[in-house]
Amino acid sequence: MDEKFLKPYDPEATEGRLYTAWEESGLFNPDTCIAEGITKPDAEPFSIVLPPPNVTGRLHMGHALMLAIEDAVVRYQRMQGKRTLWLPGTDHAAIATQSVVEKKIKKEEDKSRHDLGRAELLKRIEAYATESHDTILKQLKTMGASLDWSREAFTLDETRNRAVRAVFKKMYDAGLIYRGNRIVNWDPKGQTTISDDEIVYEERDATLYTFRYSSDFPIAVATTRPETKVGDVAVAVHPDDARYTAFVGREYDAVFCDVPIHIKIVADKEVDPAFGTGAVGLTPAHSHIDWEIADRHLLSHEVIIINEFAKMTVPGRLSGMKTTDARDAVVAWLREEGLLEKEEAVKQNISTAERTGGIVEPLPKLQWFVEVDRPVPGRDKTLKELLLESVRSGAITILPEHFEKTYFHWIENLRDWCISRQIWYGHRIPVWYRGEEITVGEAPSGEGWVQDEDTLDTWFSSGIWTFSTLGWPEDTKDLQTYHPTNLLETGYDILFFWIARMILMTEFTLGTVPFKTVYLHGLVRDAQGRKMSKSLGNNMDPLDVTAKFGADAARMALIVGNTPGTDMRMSEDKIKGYKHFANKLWNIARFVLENAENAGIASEWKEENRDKTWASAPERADFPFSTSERPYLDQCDALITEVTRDIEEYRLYLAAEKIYHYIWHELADKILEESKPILLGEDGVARAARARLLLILLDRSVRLLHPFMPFVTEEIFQSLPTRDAPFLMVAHWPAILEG
RNA sequence: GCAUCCUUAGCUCAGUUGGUAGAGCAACUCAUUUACACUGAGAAGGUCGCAGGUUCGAGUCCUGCAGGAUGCACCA
Repeated sequence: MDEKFLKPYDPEATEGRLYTAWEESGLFNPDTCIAEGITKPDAEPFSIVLPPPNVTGRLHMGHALMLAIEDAVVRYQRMQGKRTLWLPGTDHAAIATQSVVEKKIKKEEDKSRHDLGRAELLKRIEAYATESHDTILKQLKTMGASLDWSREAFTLDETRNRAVRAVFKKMYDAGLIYRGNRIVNWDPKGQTTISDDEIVYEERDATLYTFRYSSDFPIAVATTRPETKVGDVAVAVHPDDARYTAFVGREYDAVFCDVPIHIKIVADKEVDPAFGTGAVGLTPAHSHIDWEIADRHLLSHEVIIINEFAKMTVPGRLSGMKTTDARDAVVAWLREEGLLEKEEAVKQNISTAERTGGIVEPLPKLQWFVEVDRPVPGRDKTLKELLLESVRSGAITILPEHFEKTYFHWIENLRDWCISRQIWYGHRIPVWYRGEEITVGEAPSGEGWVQDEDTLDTWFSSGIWTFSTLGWPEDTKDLQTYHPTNLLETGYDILFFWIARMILMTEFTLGTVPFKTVYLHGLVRDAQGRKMSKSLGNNMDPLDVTAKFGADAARMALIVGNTPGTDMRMSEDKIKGYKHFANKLWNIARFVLENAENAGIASEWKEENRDKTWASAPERADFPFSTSERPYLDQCDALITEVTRDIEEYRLYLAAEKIYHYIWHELADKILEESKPILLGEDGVARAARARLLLILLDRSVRLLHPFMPFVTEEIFQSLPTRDAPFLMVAHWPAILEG
């Protein structure tokens, strides 16, 4: 028996060494598996593309959970003999990365991006991204992720750049990308547009002011933003509101706080007669809903009164004021004029930008959009309909299932997607202008062309991730083999950001779904159920955890009892329990191997297996068992059947728990204990038979457990006489054996 | 406002199609040169949020209510 079993299992001394051995074998790459005769060339493919971590820092426990789940599935499928590809990569995460680096520069050098200039800022961001990328890779490897590094991708590398330009052109040519002057969410702090999904609502106290535009104006209106009223062009009332029907269609002029305004009374069913006075002052340029109502009544969008810096652009006393100051000034003026009729305290949800915390100002801007309600050429359906259909038809299954409802609900509220951003880090919009001329896709030759200054929303490149990583727009062998991917596994918090957009982009570009199954995991919370965050100081660093307890223990703790879509609580105690489990298994191996040697079984088995290949596992019929041993084999068979089905149906939390329970409380507590008298007995035949049984049960146990605890199982497998492959990682999954 | 989820042992959570309530942790009793103290054996602990309904039978299906969480929208 190997001397290593005489000491307790030491993950720290084992895990790094094994990962290097796996990596050097090249067997993370399915092509190598085929070349070495481990996988059949025509085996069924199985693929997962890693959700690319942002190069904004380091991985957290949520990433560790993602890796634990994906690696378990990938290792299982690989052991099933499939051509298994798990493709790694990282995400440039445009706005997130740029704002991290900008903050850093501001803090350390007190400089803004404009002080540095576009080229210098990009250089700084790239340096930061590289450093962050290296840290992330180290973390991925520490967790034991069996990723094929030969195919590593980055959302902003040359291959992905080309794919982004090609998709943009294809969508533009299809008439689904347009440039338009539309009201967008403008973040004055970050100086960029943001998408609807990047808005975070915060509840604040506000005052609802009721007033008239002038003393002879017939209707009072209510607002929490009096400063915007200098931009009003109309007052809308409900068509059935008897108080106001007489005024509908009339127009009035007034001078409001030094600004001349022209107001038309319109009737629109969107207006809630019960709110405020039942009459809404419409400010089309600075409110989404007003813009839409104005559209219906052919009112002007042109009255712009707030600029990109959230300052007033009107003449008179408000000129140049910040909106917040202007609010006070308008209220003061209303009081002076005796126009203010009522003030009441209300709770208000205010829109803030997720990244900068800036208060979002709706502004009309010339931006690029993806249109979701226009039929896709050749498909006879809109992007929105394709989004619904791909899930409704069952082509994509979302786990847990109830998230499908959430998904549908989101799509029903989906508006055109603003894809241009006024930041510098990211994919520059592939559009060139020369006077009235425009070129889309690739840079044109000739003088005088100027490229669009803006960059694309980072989710535009993330949306094509499943196929850009496989070499599209080239029709590569990888693309043919591994797309659509089998599984997309990620946190439920990016269902809309990412998953929906991948479906949209893939349906448009390839006319297929990007993946067949979506597995959504929950948040990893601390032991008290709080979110992990820097400010609370309750973050767990996966590197610290693995250093202390081993990656196997961390992975197992993340998987057992953690159902998809549900948040989980994590604590060091939980992880410690699975470190103990690794040691338990280690000692089972020690006991079994010791007795196999004593009974003279080990060498006999090695003889038997010398010429075995991947495809021929040790079979029950090969070895003599007494009838008293059959029930143990049947019990193990039942476990294999259940665990296999659980993994196939993505019930990893059950599979892992069942294996754990079997190994500790059946194999160790019962079977080993019951075997002691036989192994110490006089009957040599019985002793040998029992030693063989234990060896088979151990062999099967490490195979079953390998997807969840890859290191300790591999380390034991390397010392097993039943070893029939260079690594457990590429050994066969235990099958139910006849006989 | 619209939608979704949750409520099961002291704690954290399972419970796949309806068929005698489960695990881990904690706590309790006992054992102790044992493959393993990173241990073993044992016992204890639950009107499955509340009220109805369907059924031979409901933790599971339906309706209502209460409490908690989340997402989306709106906030003129």
